[in-house]
Amino acid sequence: MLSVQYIRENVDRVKRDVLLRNTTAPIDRILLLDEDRRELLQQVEQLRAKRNTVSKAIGASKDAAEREVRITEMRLVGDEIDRLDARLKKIETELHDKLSEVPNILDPNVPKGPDETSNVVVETVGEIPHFAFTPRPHWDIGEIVGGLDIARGAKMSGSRFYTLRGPLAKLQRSLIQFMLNEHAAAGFSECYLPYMLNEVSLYASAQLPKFRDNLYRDAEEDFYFIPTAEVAFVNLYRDEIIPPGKLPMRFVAHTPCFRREKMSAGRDVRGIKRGHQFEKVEMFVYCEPEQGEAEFQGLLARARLIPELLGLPYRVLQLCSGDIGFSATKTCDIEIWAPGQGEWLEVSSVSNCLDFQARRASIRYRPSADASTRHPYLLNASGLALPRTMIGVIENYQREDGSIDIPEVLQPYMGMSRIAAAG
RNA sequence: GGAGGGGUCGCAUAGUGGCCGAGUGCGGGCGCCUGCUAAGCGCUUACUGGUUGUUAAGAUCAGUCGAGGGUUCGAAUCCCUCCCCCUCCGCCA
Repeated sequence: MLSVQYIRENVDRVKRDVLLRNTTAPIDRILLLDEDRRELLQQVEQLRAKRNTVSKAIGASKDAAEREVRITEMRLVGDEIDRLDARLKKIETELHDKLSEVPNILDPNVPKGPDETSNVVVETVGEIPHFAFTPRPHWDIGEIVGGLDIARGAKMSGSRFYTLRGPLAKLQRSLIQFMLNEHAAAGFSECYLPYMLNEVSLYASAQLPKFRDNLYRDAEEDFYFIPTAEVAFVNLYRDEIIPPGKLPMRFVAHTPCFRREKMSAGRDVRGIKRGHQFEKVEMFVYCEPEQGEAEFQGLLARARLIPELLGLPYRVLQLCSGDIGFSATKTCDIEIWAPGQGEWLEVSSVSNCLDFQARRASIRYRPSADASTRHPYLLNASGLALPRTMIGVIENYQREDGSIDIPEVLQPYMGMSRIAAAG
């Protein structure tokens, strides 16, 4: 979230960015509440100060009558404090709620536009392959090579579930290993993370309250299934002060992700493009504000490296103001080409969230031993989402008979160079 | 699931209603002393919010002893609820 001080001092910018995001936020209400809060706070604190000094005097006093008078007097003061405090608490609760509805400010270079149609293609890399035959979508190829079993996934769990078996299951595992190894070799520290987090954690990472509809949760206990590893990474250092000399910290993890996809009902229902459960390799960076832009570029370069090494045609998009996520100040997407479906598939989002998440999660760091604390910048990037990378490999490397060539970098992991059509 | 023990400043500990404006040790910072990788001495040491101040240094007030409520003129201390950690037993991969 933004600090109320920041909003107070930059009203015009905050309001403009909210408009550019094509959304709304109760800025005027926040300013009003802030003013009320400070006024009330002063009153309460003055009364408390009075009570503190008088109470101390009561303790020191030997005159019983004198004490009685003052105790009675302070009883009234106490009642007044309770009254004001109740009002103050109500205001603070609403202020906090309203503040958590305000999205991050936008990077000034973000292209303006109301929705995804205004996203800007920054760069397209690799040749879009031409096939001597009509390329098949991955679900057809999955059927030919065997191992992509959508019907049995649906039987077990309903729509948007599937099973992978045999070489296709191994292909996913190989891709995960390959990605983790690539990022770890570049100095990203590999993590194993909880897949279920408590409610406080989801508030801290701004999934709640706004995106409750997209989350699965345990009915009996305080557990939410992570929609992305980002949630866990943000909470890794929640309520902590990171000591000097630790930043930047760069992490990578493979986790499953769980999403209800209520907003996408009826979209992308074929194949494995959009499931309720999918695997993702995620990178995450904690850094000093001054390092933010360099880390962003670093993450983008790392994310691009994967389709590059896999030999998949891809493009880099800069998201426009209307399409950027709530917490991010700017975001670049990476999309790979899926010739069977004939569309670009988002496989990564690279975002700089500035100190927005850190403030909300109360994460601070100490630049040096005698310096006061600051909020670090938090950045995240998929590296990459597995099902769509699978689609990319399957559809780009398909042959006319439905078999799939294995990209060279994956062959050591797969122990084969081709997934043959089933007999 | 059962029984017991515990959560105090970066760490370790003291603290059973006012002398706690949270002590002490270690660690950290600054300085001093000392010809020598040592030791010693002095000062200092968190966070949040408000007011004031030039967007400064600072000053000042309030709050924070796991969290939230309660009792009281006054709570680290008493009461209630919850959370987390540890030990043993049971169950289990």
